[in-house]
Amino acid sequence: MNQTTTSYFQSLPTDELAKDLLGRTLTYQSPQGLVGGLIVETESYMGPTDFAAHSYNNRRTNSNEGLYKVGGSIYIYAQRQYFFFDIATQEAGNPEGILIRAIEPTIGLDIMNQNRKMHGFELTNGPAKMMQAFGIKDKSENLKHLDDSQFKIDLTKRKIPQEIIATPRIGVKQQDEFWANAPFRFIVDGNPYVSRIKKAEIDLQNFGWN
DNA sequence: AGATGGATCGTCT
DNA sequence: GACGATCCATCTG
Repeated sequence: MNQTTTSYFQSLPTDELAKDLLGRTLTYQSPQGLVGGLIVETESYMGPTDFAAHSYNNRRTNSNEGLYKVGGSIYIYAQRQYFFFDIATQEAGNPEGILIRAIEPTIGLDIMNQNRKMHGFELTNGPAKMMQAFGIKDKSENLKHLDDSQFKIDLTKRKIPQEIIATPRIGVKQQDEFWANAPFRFIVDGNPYVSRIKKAEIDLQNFGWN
């Protein structure tokens, strides 16, 4: 494993990392070919104190083991018939992580369109939609480190968002006042691939980039 | 454009 | 046996 990836995913608080990932390129080397795009939406999950986190209260099971691994490790989980892609952050044993919720597709569009029923801005504008587009049908990449995986994030370059907006996370139970409303979802403002974005808020000129 | 409900299955109680 | 860090078709306005 490559130390630079690991140290990057420990170099900042997890919410700061979630912001820093916006504009970076995520790729997946699928059997069908290379697919990927620019990260436009992330959510940070802040560990044992975070009511919304799978690792809340240090909950640890076979399925969420990925969160406990060193920063840069992959945590894939299944919910309903769908798969979700997380990256563990911080040191091993500290179960914080980032959910990648949406990308602006830039690589392997034809492959992703084959894998998805919906097209256009619906191609990758949600966490499970992205995984469908990638053609993920199992958890074989779960628990791997990014550097030893078919998934990669290019940390050498970044497209700079015009503006990053922080909002409450999507789909978390309104159990705890603070954690349910804490602004730990980060989006590239105006990008059409952001999930649940209103049509009127889309920036068709620049897609929210500088 | 926004709200509602069914689908569907791995995972935990 | 019940529940989601969801998706999508199908309403309504």
